[in-house]
Amino acid sequence: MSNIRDVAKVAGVSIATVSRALSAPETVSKKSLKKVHEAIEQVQYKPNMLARNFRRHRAFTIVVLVPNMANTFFANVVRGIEDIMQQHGFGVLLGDTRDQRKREEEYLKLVETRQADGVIQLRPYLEGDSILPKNDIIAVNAAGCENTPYPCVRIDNAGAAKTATDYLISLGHQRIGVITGLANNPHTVDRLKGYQQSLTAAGIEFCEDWVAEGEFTMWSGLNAAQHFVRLPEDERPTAILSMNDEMAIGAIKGFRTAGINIPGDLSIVGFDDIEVSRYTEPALTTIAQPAEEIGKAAANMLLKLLDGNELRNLDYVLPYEFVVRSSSVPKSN
Amino acid sequence: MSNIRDVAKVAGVSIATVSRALSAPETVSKKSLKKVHEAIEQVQYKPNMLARNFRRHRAFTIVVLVPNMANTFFANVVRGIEDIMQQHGFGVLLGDTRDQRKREEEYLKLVETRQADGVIQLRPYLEGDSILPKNDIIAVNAAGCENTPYPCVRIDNAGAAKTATDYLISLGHQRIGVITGLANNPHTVDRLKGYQQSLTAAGIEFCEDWVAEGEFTMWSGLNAAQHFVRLPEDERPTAILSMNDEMAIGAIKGFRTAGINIPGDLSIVGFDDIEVSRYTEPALTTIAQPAEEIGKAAANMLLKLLDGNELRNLDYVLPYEFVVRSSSVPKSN
DNA sequence: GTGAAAGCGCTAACAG
DNA sequence: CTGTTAGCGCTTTCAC
Repeated sequence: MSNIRDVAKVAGVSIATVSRALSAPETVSKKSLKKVHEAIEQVQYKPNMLARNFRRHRAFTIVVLVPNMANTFFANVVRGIEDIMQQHGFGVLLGDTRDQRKREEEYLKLVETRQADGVIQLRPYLEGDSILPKNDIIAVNAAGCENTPYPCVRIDNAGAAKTATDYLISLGHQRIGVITGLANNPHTVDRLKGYQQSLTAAGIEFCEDWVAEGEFTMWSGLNAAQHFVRLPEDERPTAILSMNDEMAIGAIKGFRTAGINIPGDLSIVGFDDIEVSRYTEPALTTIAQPAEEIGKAAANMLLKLLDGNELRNLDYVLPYEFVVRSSSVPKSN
Repeated sequence: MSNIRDVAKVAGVSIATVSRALSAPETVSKKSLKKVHEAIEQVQYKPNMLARNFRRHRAFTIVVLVPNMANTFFANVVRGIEDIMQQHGFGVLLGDTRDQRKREEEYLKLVETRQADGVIQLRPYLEGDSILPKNDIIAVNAAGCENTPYPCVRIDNAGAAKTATDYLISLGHQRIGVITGLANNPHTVDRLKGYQQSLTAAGIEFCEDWVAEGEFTMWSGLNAAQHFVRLPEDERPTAILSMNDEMAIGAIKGFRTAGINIPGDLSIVGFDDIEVSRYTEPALTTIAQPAEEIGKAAANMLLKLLDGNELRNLDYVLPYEFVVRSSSVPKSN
């Protein structure tokens, strides 16, 4: 394995010139540049990034903390992050935390020990249960919630949930159920707020029985459906807002298994607009989050921070879109 | 930011002792060890991994090349990889190549420039269109195909496709269609082989019209369905093998839109067993690949290679499972 | 069991 | 525009 010294020797220049030829070619004469490139070719030189990064005190790597990479929405956010980072010469270390705090801490150590320059967190901030923000750690939150105490890019979760609920009400539904994530999850909190605002605005009284707690998985959506199935038919919601598409998909399965027709007997609206939601039967009405854009914006924010710049906006809110498909219909009779 | 020298000074020992206390504690006296740990605490020392890795000529990082992270199957393989790597103190750099050769090359440079020690490739090997194997690059292929010229962990794709087709034949189906990936994709080739073996064994003549080319996306599955819909009804397959679940899901949508009832009019079998396949309507009969296990096995192989060990088995074949659900039924009348 | 010292391969003043 | 030189923070001989 050849090094910068070998190149310098063959090219007949100093190692400084070789170094400059690579990282600041404009400061080197055409002639030297040519010699250096020929020498590089000849000795098959590949710069040792381990050495370069060490010397520069930068890893040119970030780590992304994601609760579950198998979740399509998260995967798409990560793709956006990676795309931007790649363009800027940064690597992205994957930190699939599987919702375990210990793993989050483990991955954060990469930043503390300089293996990574910064971190993008995909888990929403929760007071008392967050490893971020932290001193000396440059971080941004992606797809998070209101009132995140460090730079954050997100959508208006409450507003989106209100939009979806308003729509169901406009369809004539009065008994509107909701499938949430875990009760203390900030996404649950924000979206529940929007749901309740909508109910209040329409003069509908909130009912505990209309809330089924899930955990953002298909499986938990199916369980949530069973909760509603158990209610007497005249108290059962005629429409349901699910706080993500996975749970909506699970719920549809659960309702159908119980002989409840979707959307004939019950309308359902999801959240996220993952790809498969266009293909389910019925196709899912849902809130479309711009997953990749969220990732890209978060990456750009982090890059600015890493360059030592101040951020103009610490809470960057991207627009969502409400997509009507066939899982929601006017209340029958 | 404190360094090893600060620790040594406070502890009253040499920097060599501090270094040893951290990487080979058994060679240091209890007394020194205690002093060192107290000093570390006092000056808040975090070892600089950039320096350590540079000095050790190892990045303790690998890169994983994945065609598309938004594909649930790939995501699960990556999760398996990451889990093992994490346990062994290695980071995993994400290389979502989006099926672009240029991006593959870009990411491979990380290995050549020592930012990563090795690579796991999730795209199957294709002669004449592969950046691997490559001299001086330690690599293993995960979820690949037969005859991969470097270490590989996979399932028996041909066997699995044959199993699925045999099953459809046993259900009385004679006209059996297949939705493939791109024609030159090795997975397409291997699985098509199994499909044809099954047909031959049953004395059914292969028919060109029964093959629709997709590209492993839901969208392309939907298009493939339209190809079959265009065939005269008495020549149309009564059962279809889709080379992955995504295309099967797209195809179901396509058939249903055309008024074809699944599984009443047409049985369909998928491949991979991604999570959502349990929740579709009808639930998908499919070949279950042990995605995480494949990832873990590939990671363990790479780790062995990185430690300079020889591999006992260069083609590690894991078992698949055939999962019967409701998308496949006996041929009607 | 411990310390002194020599670098790993590169970058970045600094002087010319 | 170019070369000399002093390290970055750590590991690892080699003596003692």
